[in-house]
Amino acid sequence: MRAEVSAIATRLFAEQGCDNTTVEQIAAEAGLSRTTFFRYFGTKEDAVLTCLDDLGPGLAAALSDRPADEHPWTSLRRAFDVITGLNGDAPGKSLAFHRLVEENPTMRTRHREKQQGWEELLVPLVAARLGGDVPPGRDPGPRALVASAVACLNVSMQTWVSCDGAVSRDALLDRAMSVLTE
Amino acid sequence: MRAEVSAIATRLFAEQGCDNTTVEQIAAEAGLSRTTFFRYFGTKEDAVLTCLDDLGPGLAAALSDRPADEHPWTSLRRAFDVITGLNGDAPGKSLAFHRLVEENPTMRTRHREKQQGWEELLVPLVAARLGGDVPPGRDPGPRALVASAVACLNVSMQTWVSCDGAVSRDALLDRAMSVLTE
DNA sequence: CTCATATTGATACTCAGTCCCAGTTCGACG
DNA sequence: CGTCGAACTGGGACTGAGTATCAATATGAG
Repeated sequence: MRAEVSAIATRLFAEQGCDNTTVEQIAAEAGLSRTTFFRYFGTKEDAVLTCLDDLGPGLAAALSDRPADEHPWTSLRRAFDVITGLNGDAPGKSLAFHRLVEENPTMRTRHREKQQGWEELLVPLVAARLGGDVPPGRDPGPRALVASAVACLNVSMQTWVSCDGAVSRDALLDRAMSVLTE
Repeated sequence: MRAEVSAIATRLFAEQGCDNTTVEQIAAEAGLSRTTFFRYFGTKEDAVLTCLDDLGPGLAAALSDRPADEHPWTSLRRAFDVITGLNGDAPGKSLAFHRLVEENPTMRTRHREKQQGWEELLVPLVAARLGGDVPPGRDPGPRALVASAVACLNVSMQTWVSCDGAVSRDALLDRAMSVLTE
């Protein structure tokens, strides 16, 4: 149901652009009222970004599964396999999605806000590994690690889109994240 | 003139919160019409964020001044001295500003958008240093460096706000940026 | 069958941001 | 001194997102 509306919204956004698509239009095509639409999705963009909802916990789980003595940066890189592997069989789908997200300012903004939620989940895990002689919330370290990793992820996806998927997501993310540790 | 409106907007935002302040209200206090306000500032939040307008070129200049053989990460850290040193004599002013920015989602969003502009200026400079065997736009490396550095900067400022300025901006940024290279 | 609850939709509202048009100021030029 | 034009300003209307209220309808338990 949510998925159906999401699919319609994604199609319309791709066809006409996000800004030229009104909530009214999405609701009409999905056979529900504007009011009901906003009951399901907080904003217009959320309809498209719903597919990311489970990713935060997924990332946290993947990070927890990494060996505790691994360098956090490496663990984060491996946790991101969850993302680089999405639609591995049909990368065109992910490509279209990220094109949609990266090309529209509002969409990118909402996307980054969702990622803020990921950070909240990942930061405590990283903080636990770094060993906390500094009280949490006063040490920017863990959050800096996570935020930078997410930044690298976004840069990778951005590059992936702009080269039309010619280079693999994994290769781009490897490059992005390794340049920081050299 | 712009500065005057900006000061009024900043005061109102701080007093009542950004969301509870309308453009109408700012315009009224500043003695101009709603229409004219939007002629000066693209959005409500821009009125407050105008003070960042010169920072992009400032950062680029600071980065250019660093020795070419210095590690880009170090150069970026040093370029950020331009920012950590703002209002060095009256840090309370910067503290209030960042509190305003970090505590409101919309404001934070606009702030990050402005920083995107910085990135566009800094990425070419970093790319030039890294030596470009890979055609620009296909190598996520330079942008990953810059985006991560900016992420570290933001995390530092966020921490600075949440600890009420108890630790210096420079110390926090040093810590944030060094944790990536260990 | 009935009552309670949840879902829906219609309507109205606020506010941001855009657009167009008319009035004003002000300096250049005759 | 008068006038023309450009730049700035304000008024007002418009679109569209997001919120709140309320009535109508469906659903499910007893």
